[in-house]
This record gives sequence, structure tokens and C-alpha cells, in this order.
Amino acid sequence: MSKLKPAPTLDDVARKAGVSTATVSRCLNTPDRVVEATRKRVQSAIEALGYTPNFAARVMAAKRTFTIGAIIPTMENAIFARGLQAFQEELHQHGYTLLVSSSAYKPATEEEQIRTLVARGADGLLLIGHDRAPHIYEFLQRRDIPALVAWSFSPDGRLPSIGFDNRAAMYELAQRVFDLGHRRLAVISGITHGNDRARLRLDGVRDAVRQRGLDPQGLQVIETPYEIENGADAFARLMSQDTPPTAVMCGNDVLAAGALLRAQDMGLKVPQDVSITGFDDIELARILRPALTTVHVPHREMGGKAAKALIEMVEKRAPAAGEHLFTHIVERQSLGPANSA
Amino acid sequence: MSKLKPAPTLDDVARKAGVSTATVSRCLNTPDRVVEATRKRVQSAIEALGYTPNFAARVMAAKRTFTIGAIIPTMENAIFARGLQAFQEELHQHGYTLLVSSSAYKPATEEEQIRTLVARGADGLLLIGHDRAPHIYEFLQRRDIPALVAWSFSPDGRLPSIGFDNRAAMYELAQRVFDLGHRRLAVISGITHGNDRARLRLDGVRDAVRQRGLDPQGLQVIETPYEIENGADAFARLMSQDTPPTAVMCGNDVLAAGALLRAQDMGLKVPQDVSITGFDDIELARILRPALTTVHVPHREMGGKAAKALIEMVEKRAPAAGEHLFTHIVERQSLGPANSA
DNA sequence: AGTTGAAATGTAAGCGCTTGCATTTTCCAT
DNA sequence: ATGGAAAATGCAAGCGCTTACATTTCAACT
Repeated sequence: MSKLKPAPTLDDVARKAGVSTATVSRCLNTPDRVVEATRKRVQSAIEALGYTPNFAARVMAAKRTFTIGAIIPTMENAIFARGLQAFQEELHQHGYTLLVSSSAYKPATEEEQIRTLVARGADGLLLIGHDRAPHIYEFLQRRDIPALVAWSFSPDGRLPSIGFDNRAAMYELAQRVFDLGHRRLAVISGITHGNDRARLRLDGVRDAVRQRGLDPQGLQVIETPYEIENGADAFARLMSQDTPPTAVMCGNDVLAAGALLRAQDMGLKVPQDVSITGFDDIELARILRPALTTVHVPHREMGGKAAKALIEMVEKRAPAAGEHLFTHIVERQSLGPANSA
Repeated sequence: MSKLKPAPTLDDVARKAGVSTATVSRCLNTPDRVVEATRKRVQSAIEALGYTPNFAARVMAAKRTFTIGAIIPTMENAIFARGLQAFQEELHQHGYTLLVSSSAYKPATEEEQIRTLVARGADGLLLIGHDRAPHIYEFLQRRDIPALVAWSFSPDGRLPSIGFDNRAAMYELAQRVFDLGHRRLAVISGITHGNDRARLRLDGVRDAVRQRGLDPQGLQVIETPYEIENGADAFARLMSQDTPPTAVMCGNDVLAAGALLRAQDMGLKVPQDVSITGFDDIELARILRPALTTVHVPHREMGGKAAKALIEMVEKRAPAAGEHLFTHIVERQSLGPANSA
């Protein structure tokens, strides 16, 4: 155990600059309330000492952290990357820092992360989707922590949300698939338990099936975690049946990428032999061949607006109005007319 | 501005349980130093009040945060995901929390993040690669913050490192490429400025070129940020020349994925018309067709060992020994013999 | 019952900052 | 010059916890 080298404190700076700690503090927080000469003196003392304010102390005294926490289901693929990037840029603009953690799609982990972030004094929280245990909402409310949901819009969630209508978006895409003559569809869905986005997307397809007067029971569905390889495996299972589907709708682009690549492996031509669709419109969707027909989500817009709304909630301490963002279908090559065969 | 709802404090719990704050604190931190009956009473008071310790206050008093910070170049692709996952799992095992932030491959941003993390009291820091301004190392040293480098091993870096030899790994792969008869190679490298991994990988290829008695000047190199699309564009540029290379070695799998997909687009057969190699062995490498020949990096092992080493540095306050991990070539289909054409 | 040492608990001093309020300085208008 | 308001600065009280040290309790001996 070597001797500790205590970091310089406000006191050290104050002494060195020959002023009071209050003045140093003001130099840092409200520089216009300090006269230029003093400010300069303090500034050089700070530099000479290599002083950095102690975050914990500042938080204790000011009861504000200027920190926003976000808990996303995964960092392992690009689904949330772009939106989160925009979120954090907007936050940065306003002087806030973002703390991200990932729940690995596990409700229990998400809860733990929420508590950790709150204990760390996050001024506000960004959560993905509406599905979570009621006691979490109660905890947030009791603690009076502003929280906002993104990636899923619902006018009557327990929390305001900024996102899109997963169900309607997928419904629309399914209609398009039907319009192209497909009748035997299958869905490779993400795990729906505790994930309203996955569930609503699946519901969207079912809505379309019903709307066409088809039997919803006839719709084959495989639920699997959002990983390329799982998409590939699910696709293989689907296609190795006697009467395979002519179109496979995937819960997101990652799953669809897996399906696409496996199709190639199996010698299946997309979209001639089978059509594949995705959801999210991540970078990969554009680069794959055939390029993926998918639902475009306004990631950057969503992230930016979520940041603004959350900051508003934090600073005004008033509930924000949610916002319904719109998605649209991006038609590329992976979806084609049903093979008459 | 609604009225504030102050979170319950240790004091509240103590009063409710009829004990002193010290006892409550001990219940939380050293439960075996409190008799069972008291502990239970305190426990129920905690639950009744919904008490969560205030992190900032705890940090101030204990001068420990049990937090480790990690700054990675990007979260936008999977390169660091697996290693970081293992890192954080190991940390969690030992009661530490991980704070991640991304520098977007910008040295200035990295520096800012380092300062932020230090100000927030990170007990230790995980950094990627050795390339950074000397004053950053001085800052860390002055503050006596344990820090460790990963993803790049160097016995004489300013910080101990746990990683592999990027140069040797790429050298070995280049040798394999030469062995297959290739003579016209090109490299699609990541941006080397401020990125020793990218630089060393490139150096590795150059070493092999020189070792074969070829002119290093003849080696075409395109530097571009690590994004699928950039890999694709660079590949297109390389292949649209009069005498295109017969093998394109990419600085990582993301770039290689772009190259591969673009090759498909251009009607080029891989590896018959052109060979492509990657580096990192991320999930995508296995799933692409042709599957990518690449350098396997022991991500999980590296993450786990880095966590152990860093915790050791933090708790013993002694410099850790670095560790040289080994990579190996994974031969899949994207690399084949040189076309005699 | 009386001692006594260990175990359990309590007391109170900070940790490094912000900020309301008190005090001093500055700078005009007179 | 000088009174006085405004600007600049200083003083000191916390913020919610941990922990060294002091005190009390308890059980096991004589």
C-alpha cells in the first residue's frame, strides 16, 4: 500500500489563489459573477495544481448530477447505437453526461440497473419499451425520478414515450407482403416476454393475417433472441419443412440478416425462392445482398427528441408530452412477389 | 416546480429502527458485525422506507466507488462487445460496477472521458491501446489512478497491458497469404493516427512484404474509418484499377465484411477472383459467405483477465504484470490461392 | 454475585463541495 | 470628497454517508 496522493481540493486552489472556496466554486459554476482578475488568478491556480472538481462532493452539495441514465437491452448489435448516439449528442449540448448500461434483455437486470443509476443520482432515465413490472414504475414515482420511454410509442403507458407504433408498422409491412401475393408467411420474432416491441411487431403481422381473413393459427412463429446466428437457425428450421413459407418476416434486421445469409447457404434465391423482411433499417440492411426490405425507424430523430424531452422533464419537473414518430417501409430487394410454384 | 420528495436517508432508517446511523451503515457494509435481531429490525426499516444508499455520500465518506471505467473507441460495432461483456461480468463478480463510454476514435474525446471518469471517482480505468498523449499518462500517474491497457500487448508501454501482438498476428496472416501465391496485395486499414492496433496491423503486413524481398512501396494501402460501408468503398476503389490486387487484407472484420459484400455486388467471386481477410473474428465473420478468414482474438479471455488484473491493481495498489495473449488464424473460405490469371 | 474481555452499539468528525446570507469593495452620482 | 447601491467576495452550514474511538452490553468465568 503506497501512500495516497490526495487529489487537490477546492481548498487547495483557494489557498493558492488567495481567495475563498466560495469564489473558486463560483469561478467554476457562474464565472460571470467573478471579476476577471480574480478569475484569471483562480484559473492559473487550478491549472498549476491540476485540479478537477470532485464529482461526488459536487453532487452532494448541489443535489444535481447533470447525469442521465439509459438502460438499453443490448450493446451487442447496432440496433440502439444510432439512436443512443443522437441521444447522447443532444445531452452533451445541454451539459449532461450519459451513463449507459445494458440489461441483456433481462427484466431482473434492468431493474438492478435502474436502482444503480438512481442511487448514483441520475437526474433522469431513458428506458426502452413499456413492458416492466409495476413496482418499478412505483419506485420511480416514489423517488420522483423523471423517466421516459423510447423505441415504442404508446399514448397510455405509465411513462410518456417517444417512439413509433411497432404494431402498425409491422402491420403495414405485412400488408405489403400479402399484396405481393404471399399467403404462406412465417415470422422469426424476438423473444416477446418482457419486450413490447417484439410482441407488438408480431401482433402487427397477426392483425394483417386476420384482416385478410386467414387463420392466425396458420402463421408459423419462431421466437428467438436477437442474434444473427439465431436468425439463421430459425430460418433453416422454417425452410426445411414440407411446405415452407414463401415469405419470412423477421422481428428485426439482425434476425433478417441471419436468415438471408442462411438462405444463401441453403442455395435459396432471395426473393425468387423466398422473401425476407427486417425491421429497424440498420446499416447492415443496406449493405447485404439482396439488400433488405425493412421498416425504417427514425433513430436519430428519436434519440434527439428523447433527450430534449427528458431534459425538459428534469429541469421543469413536469411530465413531458410523448411523441408519436413515423416509420416507413424501405423497399429493397429481399422482398418480391410470391413464387407461383 | 413540484415539491421535492427527498429520498429517505440513513438517518431516517436509523430513527425508524431505533438504532444509530453507524449501526445501519454496518448492517449494509459489514453485516456480520451486527447482531441478528438488530439486523432484522434495520432490514425491515429499510424495506418499509424503500431506502437506497446515496452513492455520492457513500463515495465521499469511503473514498471508494467500486466503479471501474472503460473507454472504448466505439460501441457502434461488435468489435469490443464480447471482450467488454466478459470484463464486466468478472467485475460484477467482485462487486464492481462498470462505467463505459466511447471516444468515437477521437483522442480529444478520449481525454475528456478519462477526466470525467476520474472526476467521478473511478477506482481504475481500462483503456484500449497504447497510443495517447504523454500528458494523459502523467495525469493518471499524478492522480495515482490504476489503469490498464487492453487489446494491444506491449511489454514496455507506459501502462501494463493485457492483449495480443497485433503486428505479429497480422504478419503471420500476411505470410499465409504470400504462401498461397499472392504477390499483389492491398490493405484496407483503419485510421492509424492515434490507433496503435491499426498501425501495428499495417506494420505487420509491411514486415511480411519486406521479409519476402518485395518493395514495401508497392503495397497499396487505404486508410478509412471502421465502418462496413467504408470497407465496401475502399474495396471498390482498389478493384477498379488496371491491375487490381489478388488479395485484400483488411484491418478488421467490419472492413472485411464491407469488402466482401461489395465484391459480391461487383460480380467478383471470393476467393477465386480475389481473396479477402479480416481481423478480430467477430460473429459476422463466421456468418458471412464466403466465411471470413481472419485472426481470432481471445476476446473473453482478454476481458476476464483484464478485469482481474485491474481489480488487483486497485486493491493492492501495485502495478500489475501485463499478459501476452495469443491469437491464431482461422482459415475459412475468403482466402484462397492466388489466381494464376 | 463480581470480574472481565469481547462483542455490539453509539458518538461525532470529517469527506469536498455549493449557496444563502453577511461583509467588503467598487464605482457613480452628487 | 462622499453617500449609497451594486458588484464582488467571504463565511459557514450543511449534503448523507463511513469509521475511529468511546461506551455499553453480555456471557463466561471465578
